[in-house]
Amino acid sequence: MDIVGAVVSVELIQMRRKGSEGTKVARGTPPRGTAQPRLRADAARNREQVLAAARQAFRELGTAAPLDDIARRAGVNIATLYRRFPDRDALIRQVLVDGYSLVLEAARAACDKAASEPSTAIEDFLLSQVEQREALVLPLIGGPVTDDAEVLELQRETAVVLERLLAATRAAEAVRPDVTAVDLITASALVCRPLPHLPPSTATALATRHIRVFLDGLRPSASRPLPSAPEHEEIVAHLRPDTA
Amino acid sequence: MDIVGAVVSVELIQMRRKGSEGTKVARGTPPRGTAQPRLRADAARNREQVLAAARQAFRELGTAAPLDDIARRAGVNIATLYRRFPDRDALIRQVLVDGYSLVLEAARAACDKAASEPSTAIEDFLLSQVEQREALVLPLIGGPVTDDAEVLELQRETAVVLERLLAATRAAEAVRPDVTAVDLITASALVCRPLPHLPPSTATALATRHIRVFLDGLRPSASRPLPSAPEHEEIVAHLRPDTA
Amino acid sequence: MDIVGAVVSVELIQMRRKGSEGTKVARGTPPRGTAQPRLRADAARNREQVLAAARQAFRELGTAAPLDDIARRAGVNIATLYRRFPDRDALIRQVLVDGYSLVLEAARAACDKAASEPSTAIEDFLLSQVEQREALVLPLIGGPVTDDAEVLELQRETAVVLERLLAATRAAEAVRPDVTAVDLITASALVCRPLPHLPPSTATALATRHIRVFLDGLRPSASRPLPSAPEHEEIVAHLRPDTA
Amino acid sequence: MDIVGAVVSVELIQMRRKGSEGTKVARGTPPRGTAQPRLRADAARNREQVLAAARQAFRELGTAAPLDDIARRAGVNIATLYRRFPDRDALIRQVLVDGYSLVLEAARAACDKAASEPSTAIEDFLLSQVEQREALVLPLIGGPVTDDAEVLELQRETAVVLERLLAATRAAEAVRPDVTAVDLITASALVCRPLPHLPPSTATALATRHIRVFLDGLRPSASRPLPSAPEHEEIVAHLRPDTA
DNA sequence: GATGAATGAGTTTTCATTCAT
DNA sequence: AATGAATGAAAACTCATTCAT
Repeated sequence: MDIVGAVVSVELIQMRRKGSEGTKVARGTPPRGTAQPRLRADAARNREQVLAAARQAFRELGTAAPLDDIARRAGVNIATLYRRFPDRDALIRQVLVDGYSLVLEAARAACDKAASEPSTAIEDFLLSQVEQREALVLPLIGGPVTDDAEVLELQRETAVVLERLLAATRAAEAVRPDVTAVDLITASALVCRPLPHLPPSTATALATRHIRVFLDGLRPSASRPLPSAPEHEEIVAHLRPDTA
Repeated sequence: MDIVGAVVSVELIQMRRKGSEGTKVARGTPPRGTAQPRLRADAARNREQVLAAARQAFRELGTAAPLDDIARRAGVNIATLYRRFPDRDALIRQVLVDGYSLVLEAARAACDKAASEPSTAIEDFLLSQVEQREALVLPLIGGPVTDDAEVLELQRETAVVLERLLAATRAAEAVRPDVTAVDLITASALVCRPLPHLPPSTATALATRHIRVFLDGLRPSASRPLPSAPEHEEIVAHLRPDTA
Repeated sequence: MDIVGAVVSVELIQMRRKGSEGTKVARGTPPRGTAQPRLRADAARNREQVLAAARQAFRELGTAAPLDDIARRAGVNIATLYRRFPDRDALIRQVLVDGYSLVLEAARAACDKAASEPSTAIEDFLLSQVEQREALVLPLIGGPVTDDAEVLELQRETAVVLERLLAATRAAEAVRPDVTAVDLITASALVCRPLPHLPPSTATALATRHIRVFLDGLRPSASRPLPSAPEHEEIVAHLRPDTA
Repeated sequence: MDIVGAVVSVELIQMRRKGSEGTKVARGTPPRGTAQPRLRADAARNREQVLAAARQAFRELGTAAPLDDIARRAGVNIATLYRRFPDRDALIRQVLVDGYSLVLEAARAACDKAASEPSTAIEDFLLSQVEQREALVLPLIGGPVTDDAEVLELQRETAVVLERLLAATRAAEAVRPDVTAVDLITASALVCRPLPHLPPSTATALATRHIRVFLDGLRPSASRPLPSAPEHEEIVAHLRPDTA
């Protein structure tokens, strides 16, 4: 998925979160979660460019990437970046929210399909993660923030949806029974990490092969029992700054 | 420092962190690739502390981590760090060399066992990678160096050893035939990445479960054919600065 | 805005803050020294709010206070501030003119009373200064401008009026003879300075007690001779930028 | 008092606070309150130069004075300033502590003399404040910090000492009975404020005359009753940030 | 060999000012 | 007339690096 595509899909999700289910894509839709005076068209465009640039820079350089580098990539002045995101944390937080929103979106889509086609629901989910890995920037290196309320809520909701997906798949005996939602999230997180110094296509090819093997390992026939799984809540409990 | 030496010194640290005082190694092993006057005992200790601190900081903050932060973690003065590593690149390079040395070491150990116990050789290798994930720091974010001759040689040699391992395993029909050394290296790289904000034990538990499923997916019974594999040389060709 | 106009507008604000809705003044008095088209009602209101906010900010933060902070306090957009005051100096200048106008106003009122009640004229003047200390902002910290012609004229006129007041009071033997107009201005200047971190009422209480003691010291009976007084002209001579 | 003099007297006080009562002046005495590795001689010199420059700049420009301006005045690099004072607040705080230390020092000296010469004790105190007004920078404009524990303690101790001084003076009937320690502190605070745009000698002359009149107002013969006094504790209670 | 200190060169952040709506 | 937005320039702050002890 190219950057533009990523941006669009993020906007889509955000529209849905506000309940405006309808009309495909509308440029200039106000992108904030909290109700705010609608951004002017040019400002909204700048904001998305900054986020796209931030995603790219964070992948390449970590979350310590110079902000003026990000502004330069976005083609805006550094002060414009600051106008939208009062500090680095706010920017990181929004990138995280967007990323987790995409994950939730994919989980929901896969879950919806699970009823009719349980055998491919998980595959759909994980491969979609690989596809949009550039936009995820999920487990950000050095990200000082993940205790954002919105992020935590997205994570929780994602886990719920994935458990539902797993339930349907298990019922169809299309997945080994000892795999949990946390395992699927872990797989997403690992596979979306940048593999620096590789061109995107190669990195994606490697990630795809990895997920393919992992998917084969998920089939019931493969079942060699797994070690015990950490509960999702145990993990979420740690999702706050400075815990590692 | 020769390769073995590097590995040993990393292991030493690991052992020390766990309280098991090592005995088998001569203190003061010359630490550079080029022959150098043996370091004084305290100097050698400082050097290892700096490397350990650097590994930790790089994992948490990326390779742009402030050098004086690293010095502080190591409990030494910044000037002492500079005495050992003339610049950031030298430090990154040594961390990489140490990390890749550990990978090669593990590959060799597993390969040696492959003759007698082909069914567990791959498992041994991948699980050992999970175990030492904290020390690997393999695909460093923002690392400007990977074209270090020593690193490239280690990577090449590792690929050779792993192919040998795979050959033995394939011969025993203990692995699907379409998996390559590159897939094993990819799995190592993905699984060793830090999952920030999680305590190490939880992160390792998640990584272990992931690798377990992956291992199950590696078994011949699982085989659903994989997409085509990038050649190892194609990958190595990109392992130089600024290729993205 | 002429001098009377300036004074009036400040008084208006003061009155409004106290809830006593003034009646005696025409809205929309032209606000600049040079004749200008009468401001629209809302524009005039904005202008006064900016000046009030500037007084407050200058007292708290000095004259280097951020202009957008002032705009925020005034509840207007920064660009609106700029429409009225082309630069920081213009704003400072107006605050000074307003402040010195109030001083002159008070001096004139006290002087008028001096003929009939010489014993309380000085007291009236100094206590009125304490009362309106929040509006004076007289000796602005870091103010780059005091060589404004209007300000200098106000200062000169004030000195003249106060000397006249002193003459009447001296004639009635109601003040020690060695006190000059400069001493009264100094007392005003000192006592109007903010005492940061104190609530206004406490600060005013302290200032009032101080002036009360000072007033007692002004009585002829107290007279222990003072050191020589700097001439007013000597002081005015320094009232220009960058003299320290 | 010139800057060098001010520096010396500050050092004196600080030595005393640590109990090392003795030997007049020792350059290079470690200047920090909390026990710290003694500063190297050149570093200590730099530190005092920074503080002297800060006092000057704060008087001229308020506490928002550019830090690199202060560094320039002190003849050190901005990073050297930051090495000693991690942020603007730390610098302001130290200037305050130094200032209040000087006040306490003067209060103590005057109090010591009060037993033998009660008639001049208050005069000694207030005139010493005028003399060292350049070093006091007492009620800093826009100073965001005054809730520093050390500052509060100094203020409290000063009030105690001044009450003792007043008790002795009252016993000798050398002061009106309704004046309190708070009034003396207020007088110090008012009189030390910079009068910008005036050369120091003129400003000091004006301040001296003001204090002379005030002193005359303090004599028992002058007594016209004062309005009620705020308690010192009431004032100290407000000495924290953002209270005005 | 190790360290405290200093500094030049960034990077981050804020602010004054202008422009387009 | 008022405002949201953008920006260049400045100030705050950090960091890599060197020097003297």
